[in-house]
Amino acid sequence: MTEFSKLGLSPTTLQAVADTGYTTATPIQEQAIPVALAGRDVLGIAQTGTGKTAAFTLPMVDRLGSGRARARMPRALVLAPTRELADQVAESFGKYARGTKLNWALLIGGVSMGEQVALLDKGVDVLIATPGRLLDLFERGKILLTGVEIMVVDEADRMLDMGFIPDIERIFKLTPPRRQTLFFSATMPPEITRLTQQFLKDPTRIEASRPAMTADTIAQYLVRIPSSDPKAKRTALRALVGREDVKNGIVFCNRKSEVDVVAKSLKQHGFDAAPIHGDLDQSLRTKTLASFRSGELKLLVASDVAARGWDIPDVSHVFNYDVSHHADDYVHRIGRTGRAGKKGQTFMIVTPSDDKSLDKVLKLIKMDPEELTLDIDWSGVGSGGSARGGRKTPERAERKAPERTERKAPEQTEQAEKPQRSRGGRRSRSEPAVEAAAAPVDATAPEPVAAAPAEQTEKPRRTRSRRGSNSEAAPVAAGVPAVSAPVPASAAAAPAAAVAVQEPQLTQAERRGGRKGKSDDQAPAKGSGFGDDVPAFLRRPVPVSS
DNA sequence: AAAAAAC
Repeated sequence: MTEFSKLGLSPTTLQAVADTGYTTATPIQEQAIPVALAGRDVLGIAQTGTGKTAAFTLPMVDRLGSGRARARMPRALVLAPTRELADQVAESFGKYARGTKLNWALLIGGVSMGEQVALLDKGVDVLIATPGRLLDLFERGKILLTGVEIMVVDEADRMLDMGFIPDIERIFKLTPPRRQTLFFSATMPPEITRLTQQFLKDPTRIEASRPAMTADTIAQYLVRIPSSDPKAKRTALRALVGREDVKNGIVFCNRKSEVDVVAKSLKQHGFDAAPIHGDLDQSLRTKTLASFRSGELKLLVASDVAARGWDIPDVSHVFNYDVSHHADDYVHRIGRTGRAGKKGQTFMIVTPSDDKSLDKVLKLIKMDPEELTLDIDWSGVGSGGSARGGRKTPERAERKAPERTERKAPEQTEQAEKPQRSRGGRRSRSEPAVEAAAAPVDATAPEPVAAAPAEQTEKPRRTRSRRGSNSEAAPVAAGVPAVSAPVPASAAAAPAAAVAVQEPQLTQAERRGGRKGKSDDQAPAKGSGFGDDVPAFLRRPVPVSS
């Protein structure tokens, strides 16, 4: 346990840390901050939840000191793979740069360029960006990167997955070679190693496993259903969500189209749910995420845009509507819960056609999640290979609730179906699964769910042919800490406490009001070109350097 | 099998 005060940070920065209420540094902060303060390069092998963001933000704030950026000449650059992650870094930066004259800008796609350009013209010390928008602005002559003193690459392996490596390489080459580089990746596939060898100078390598990924904090359950029919899956999902005492949960789907359909279906059945994925308008994405974070929205139905990195400290449930095709995505998905010392429940709906993906997941997590049985009458549903699923786990067959033979009239079932409350009490592994919902759910009933996309604004798909393939992604087992993987001694010593230090949370009012310290939802929206839909992070006032 | 990221 190391206090922040022992890491060499300046009094101003320490005060900002103290204001967030935290005193103890996480293992990665403890190791990275002194190295970064000394001006040396850092190669951090770490995931979200380890305190990574503060590990690079604090020394960056400290080293940049007071702001003196010239127009279009940023002094520091932070690159993140998704817009929400970039926004999260910006929030963190806003907290820690409090009390300095540093200013910053968030450069992401999906929002108007005008305000970003105006900020750049005034002179910005720190750019926090997604690669696409940054290069776009660069090509328009709005940014010069020759003054960059510190460059941060966050979630590099995810950038690889997303085909950003050529962009990252290009950005590296646009910055001066004497810059300091802080580079973070959860895994180290060969392509990432090559990149670090090319662009980092004698880096100090720091590793920190995900501290909270243990069976103690994340309970995993598996629900087998006999059909792969989407209607049957939605029925199972509703029964599952209904039986749990869900404070707030994320429902993961593999496809964006499925996200829309599932969200709409849940809404129609009385659940408080909203979709989020990359084809939705950015202002809606921002609004939806903010409302989920604040606790207004209960169920977030998401693509894997939400699987990694987002720091939502208090997610009680994760539902995998689809089994991830890539096992490491599963680990990231369930990692959205069980954070900051809280407990999380995770469920995975498995159909007969998911065998292959499930095998990969089970192999990676090195455990057998307990199987739950939903009280659903599947008779009349196409078997879809149920026999295969049954044969696979014969010893569990007797735990299934007896099949109901009586069937309700379809319309009656649909009307009557409402979210069921949990009966409380977690089953132990040795106990048979209890009957789930009070009322049986008829899987064969027609469902009033239109297959049409939800009413949200859909953006046309972008096509980017110049992107590389994903084929070079790391083998899943390479560096992704499995749930059961041993945790280094330093992390194991204080798992929950260490996590809590990471990225202290702003209250909703603070987030909205930024440094003004009070809510100003309406005021700054005027004349911004966003109507009333100004994303929260655009409302945050940017401190102007003297 | 997908998702994500610029106009």
